[in-house]
Amino acid sequence: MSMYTVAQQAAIEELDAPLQLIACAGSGKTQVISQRISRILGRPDVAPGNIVAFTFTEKAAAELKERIHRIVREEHGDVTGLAEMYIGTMHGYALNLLQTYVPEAFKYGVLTDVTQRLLIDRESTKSGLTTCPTTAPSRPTLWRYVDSKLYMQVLSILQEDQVDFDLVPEGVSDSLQSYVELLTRRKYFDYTAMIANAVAFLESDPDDDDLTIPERELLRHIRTDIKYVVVDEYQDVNPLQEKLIAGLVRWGANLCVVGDDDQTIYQWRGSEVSNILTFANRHEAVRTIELSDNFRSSKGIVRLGRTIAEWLPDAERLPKAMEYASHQQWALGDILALEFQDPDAEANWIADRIHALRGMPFTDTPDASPRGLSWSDCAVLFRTVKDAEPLVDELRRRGVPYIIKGLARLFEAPEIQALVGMFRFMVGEITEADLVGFFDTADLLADKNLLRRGIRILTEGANFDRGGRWGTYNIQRLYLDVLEALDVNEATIPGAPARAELVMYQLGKFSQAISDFEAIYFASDPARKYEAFVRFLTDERQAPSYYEEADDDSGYATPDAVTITTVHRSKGMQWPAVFVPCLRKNRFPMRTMGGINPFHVIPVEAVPNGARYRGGLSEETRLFYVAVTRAQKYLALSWAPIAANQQARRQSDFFRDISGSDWVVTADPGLPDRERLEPSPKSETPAITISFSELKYLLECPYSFKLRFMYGFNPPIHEALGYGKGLHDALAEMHKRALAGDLPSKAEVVDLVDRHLHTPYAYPALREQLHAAAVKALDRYFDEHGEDLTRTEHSEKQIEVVVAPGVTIDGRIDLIKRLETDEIAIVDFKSTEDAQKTSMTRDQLSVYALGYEELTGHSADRIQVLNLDDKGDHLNEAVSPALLAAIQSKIEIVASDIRGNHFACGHDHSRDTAYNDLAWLATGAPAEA
DNA sequence: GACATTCCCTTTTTT
DNA sequence: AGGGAATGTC
Repeated sequence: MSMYTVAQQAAIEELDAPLQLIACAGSGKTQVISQRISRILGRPDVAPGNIVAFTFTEKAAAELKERIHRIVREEHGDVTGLAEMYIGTMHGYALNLLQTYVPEAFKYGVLTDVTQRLLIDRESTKSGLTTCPTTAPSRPTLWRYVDSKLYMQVLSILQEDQVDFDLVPEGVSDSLQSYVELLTRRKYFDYTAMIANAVAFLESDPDDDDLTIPERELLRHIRTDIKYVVVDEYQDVNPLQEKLIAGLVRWGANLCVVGDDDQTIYQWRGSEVSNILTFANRHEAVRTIELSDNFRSSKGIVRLGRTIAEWLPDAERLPKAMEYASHQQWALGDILALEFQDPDAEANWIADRIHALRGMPFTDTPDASPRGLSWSDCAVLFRTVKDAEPLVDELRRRGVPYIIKGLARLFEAPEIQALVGMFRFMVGEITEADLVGFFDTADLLADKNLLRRGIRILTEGANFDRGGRWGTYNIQRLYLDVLEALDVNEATIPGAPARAELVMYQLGKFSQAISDFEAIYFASDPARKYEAFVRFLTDERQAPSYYEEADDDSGYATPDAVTITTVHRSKGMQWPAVFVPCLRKNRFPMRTMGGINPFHVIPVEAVPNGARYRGGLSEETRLFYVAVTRAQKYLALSWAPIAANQQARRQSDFFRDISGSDWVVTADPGLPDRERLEPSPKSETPAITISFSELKYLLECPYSFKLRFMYGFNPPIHEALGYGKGLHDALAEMHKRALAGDLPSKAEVVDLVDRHLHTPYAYPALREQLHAAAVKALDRYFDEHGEDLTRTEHSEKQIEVVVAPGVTIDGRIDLIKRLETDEIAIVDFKSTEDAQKTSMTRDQLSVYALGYEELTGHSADRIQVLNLDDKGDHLNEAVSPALLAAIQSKIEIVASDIRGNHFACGHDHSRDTAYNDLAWLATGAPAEA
């Protein structure tokens, strides 16, 4: 059992007062939160469903979940029902809440950054973009394409901050209103809308007579079920998110917030430090506990970090003093502040140092034996990763493995340029000879003569007068057809297997870019659609600035490679050795930017503390604090002038100030001459969550899983998309109402379909046809199973199966009902008319059975697949221990294959063309080992 | 020292 | 692109 400090123990035991944990870097807060939650679970009358824990990223959620599982398993010996506890992002929670209590919410699609931007530009007037006035001299209103990113920022400030709308120009409010109307009309949630809608419900008055039944039900749920709320990274909460939290605890649920005001680095997207600074004033009888012991870093690092934090004005931070509590020894020469002649010399030294650190003995925990440091123990943190070029060149030259995070330069790759060239050729922007040239450079083809076949397809595709519905001018379809004609797949790509794999990532990401574009532009006039697509691909502000360089870091395993990333992305992580180069003036601290900004649209006075969005010295100081405190032992801060750049010739003030510290040395004494061990990377396996749809591919053909979820290939959009989902959502509402005692009747079928069926890509005739088919299917369901509605036990039941340490499977069971035979059946619906959803397999259903058992502690009796079509086949099987054991071991194998990046597939893909759009690509699967 | 001209341009999560 | 910083000019 691990030992806790007095402060940690106090935090773990404080379950009743509003609790504020000030957790400095490396203070073991995840462990403390997990332990505290385990303790809450041990209380009488507390069920897992009473607890809600928020993190900022899915990754952090997966880690927290894993930690809690481990502790609960150790302490209570049983994790039954843990899936009922919400651990995840606020966005996920809000969406869940809406989907559970507002039936129509199911049909809403979620816009990502890219698709939101595409929508705003495509509907540039209706989105309010080009009607939005500005005070910038250069623009009376915002411009299409040029300012859409800025407009997105404006929209999020208007909706997520405490804006005084009396001070906002009318034209701006009108723009916001048209945008919101556009989203509703097109049935989309953007990231703001999810939370804003949930907040609107949470803030409603329970005594309001106008509330609908679901709204009442939602408030009742919050009031009676939510008893403990935990918010991690509280310093990064923005005003709207703070409202969500307030809404959850308004009836007295216990609130625990955990954060470090010194690590507020996302204020430019709305994080409001005052949330944490004034927490104690805003809640009654707050208990504040400072977790100031740093278990991560050596004394030198801790002291240096503290010095940096103390540069901040007192008024901007909570008083605290980080103390070193680690077993990590500091030695003179561990922390360096070095100046170099030029960036190449700097890069060269970093590469040397990384080499020299290899095999250096290092002890991860007090009781562990030393191991030799390896590549993955080193990280290079940049203020902007665009500065990494000299280092990347150097590492590549030396053959040092590295992964870069945060560099959007996928479109610079010659392979991608060749793909972009195909579409530029189609719209007549380049000639056939140009295209041939691009393909020559890209080296994608095993047989260059095949390019002619590809060009023929492109030429035919570019005939936009060939008739047919607009939907048939499908970009994704064309792309996959061309790859097939060119005979491009993993088996045929020239070069070593590692190169083929990387190229597959690029081809997959391009497929993702097509999906993003086509999600918004599917039904546009073909000629204009292809032109808009080319603009999307070639405009530096659009696709080229969104898609990151392809790499093989899937998130399922940690490769033994040097990490190159931004300080922002390094938050929450640690490495034995950290490098922070490029400490130049104007770069770190970053100079504030000129040009048009959100405050040319929204008056600064209208936004409380609006200045934070623009950033300043304090923000940069906090960022520097984060960078330094990532290091466990070795830290090298450095800079070099760039002669050619006027503004990059001087050192950063940060560098100058740090150089004077007693813990720092300004000349490299070299590493101590100690005996090196065999380098052995820390085998840290990230916690992963596999969704149910992903699992299907893993079980059937691991290589198709890799194609879809790792490389990123997407099948073409089908015009009937949304049919299966609409049916499913209508059924979900029926069952939920049945559970609430509000039995739906057959007379409501048309109404149900009207409300749930959303087929955004269907042409009018198809839409009618799908509508009729849905009505027929529901009618049939009423005829055949209407009686069963009263025997509904659960609808849309969230399940979660931990199949191996750190591997969780997530899913929702359509229906759990009690049969006439009094058995419990797990039911999944199926419709053969549904273009997207392929049949639910027996294996998948067995996983549901596992999940049901983990959730309730009881075994289900049957698994059923219920076909909604008249001539459909059904599946109806008994659940046996043998069935469960079989699936359990099957999943364990699959999970270990993911970890080992082993996605082979033996079956013959050349035969499944008829239903698998990616069949051709799958024929390139490496053979089973 | 005061003013004019030239140079340069970020960070990113959320189903 | 507009504004801050560096450099140029008197």
